[in-house]
Amino acid sequence: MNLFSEIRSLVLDALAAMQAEGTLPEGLSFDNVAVEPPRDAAHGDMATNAGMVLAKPAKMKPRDIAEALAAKLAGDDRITGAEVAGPGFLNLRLSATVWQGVLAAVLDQGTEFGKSDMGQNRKVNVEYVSANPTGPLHVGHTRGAVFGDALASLLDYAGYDVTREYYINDGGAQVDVLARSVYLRYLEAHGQEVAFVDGTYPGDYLVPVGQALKDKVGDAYLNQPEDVWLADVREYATDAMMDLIRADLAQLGIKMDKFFSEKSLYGTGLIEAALKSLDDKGLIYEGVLEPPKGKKPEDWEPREQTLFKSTEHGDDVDRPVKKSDGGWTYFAPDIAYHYDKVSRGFDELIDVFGADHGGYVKRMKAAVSALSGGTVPLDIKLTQLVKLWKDGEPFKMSKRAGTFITLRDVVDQVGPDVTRFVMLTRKNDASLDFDFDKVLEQSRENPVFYVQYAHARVMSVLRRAAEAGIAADEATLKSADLSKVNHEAELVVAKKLAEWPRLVETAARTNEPHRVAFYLYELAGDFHALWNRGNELTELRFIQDGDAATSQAKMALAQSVAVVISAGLGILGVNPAQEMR
RNA sequence: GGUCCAGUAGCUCAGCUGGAUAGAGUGUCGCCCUCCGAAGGCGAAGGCCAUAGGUUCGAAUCCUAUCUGGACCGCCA
Repeated sequence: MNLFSEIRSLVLDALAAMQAEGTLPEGLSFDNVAVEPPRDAAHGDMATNAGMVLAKPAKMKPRDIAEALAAKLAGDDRITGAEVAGPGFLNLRLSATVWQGVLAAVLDQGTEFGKSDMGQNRKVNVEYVSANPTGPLHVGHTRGAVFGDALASLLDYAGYDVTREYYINDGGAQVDVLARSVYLRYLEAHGQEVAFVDGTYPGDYLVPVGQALKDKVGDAYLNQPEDVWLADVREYATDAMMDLIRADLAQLGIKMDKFFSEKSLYGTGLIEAALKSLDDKGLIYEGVLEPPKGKKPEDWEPREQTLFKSTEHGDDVDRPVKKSDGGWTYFAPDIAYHYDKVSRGFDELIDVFGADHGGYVKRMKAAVSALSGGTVPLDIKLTQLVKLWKDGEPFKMSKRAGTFITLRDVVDQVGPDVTRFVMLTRKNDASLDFDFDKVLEQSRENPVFYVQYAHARVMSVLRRAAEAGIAADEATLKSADLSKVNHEAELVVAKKLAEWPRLVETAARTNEPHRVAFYLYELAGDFHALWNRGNELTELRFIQDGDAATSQAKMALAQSVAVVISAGLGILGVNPAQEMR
């Protein structure tokens, strides 16, 4: 149930009726007619811009249209006030019954309240994390992981058919580096002294992998040339790394629907097929690229390569798909991978990348545009850097990995719920400060705490009611007499709840899950404010001694808040707190 | 040289497919808080929305240019 679209259709009906009467000319488009909450609550509950939007095409004055519309709407018993204001806004006031109806809907639908069908079950693929299988996930990956996962949940909630996917970069030279590094650990496990030169991964996390390799193959690879063991160790090591990464993701409660291996694109004709598809469109040619302007690489020299004419699809320069030695560039399997996604019938694609892949956006969009003939939109969301702070200073060292802070370093310290919520308290394209001390602070400054505290307070009220002998179970609250929830301070909260379905649609349309986090903070703020007013105005307290009916009505409001917080936290992947400790 | 992102209150940041007097937290100042629901509450001050043009009935939001900061820029993934 979305109250805003309900009122909007009420407005549209009225406009149509005005046309039928001749008050408005025929042939107007109502597409731009919006019904929104005004910024200033003094302006009423909802405002429509119909007068201003229609003034020009109707050749009428905005305020005249608004006046006529007001007269039409006044007949509806949900509308208690309709006044023209400003340049031609029509401000509407809704009856308390409407807001009480919102509470009833929340209690009736539970966390389904706010679900939308805007997705129309369209198939959308969200690719995220996709970290190289060469080590544990670090903080940067963590942000992408949380963002992508929340986005996927959000789209699911908004009615899309979502697939969560991870692209394993197991085809490139970095996997050879991994294999050699593991081989060194293998030698180490056999008691040999080894040196980690440049171009190998020195992290401790490979020690157990080397040991396990020894347990598996014994001394079979000792004193053997690389071509004997490399292929096998590659396979063994990437499997081990993916186990590690899966475990890291599991710590955050993230479960992928599909892991797609880059390696599976080689030798199977998939890359060739993808490029042929582009070639058939005349988008592949042999050529030489201009050198990059500005700072020129020292060793730059012109080379003939196989190029993709990405400029035809919005890119700035054409991109090489084959190296001068004839091997594929990294871009080639990426094209093939997205070709595969398009072939699997997705209606929309979303890639979540780290900010360092920003230079990749245009060519990837160009590729998908070319491959799908412009029918499949690709949205690429970049997550900016995370800066870690501890004791007021930048926090950079990791004991575990040696060089970077891992996902585990973070989750072990603050837990998965805090990690996830905090990572979503900034929009994805702004960098984020993660302060280990602040995220655990119990104050209004800390949104995680503040939202959790609101939920815990509701739970606490329900528990105390039960102790006081007032039934507060779900069925009782559902049948409570909601007309007793009529104080302005209480209706403010109900109005906030009414915005939830609309917020879900906005957040889903823009692919911005952080909006959910901010909304929950606002909702929690409104709830806490109501709670605090109970200090002075005892009639606003949720439990009214000796008056079960009123208590139950007020608790129904509290319960509604808890339900929407649960739904929102569910999208963010955070568990609501039953009590604070 | 180019591409992308950011620039909003002292600080950290929101700002809903363009809407009315631009919001929140924090900080500052004032008041309240021995108890009845205070891991606080109420109120005030604080803004040329980086700058200059443009589009529009209307711009923080869209377009153009400029400035500042960050990321990236053929064989690495």
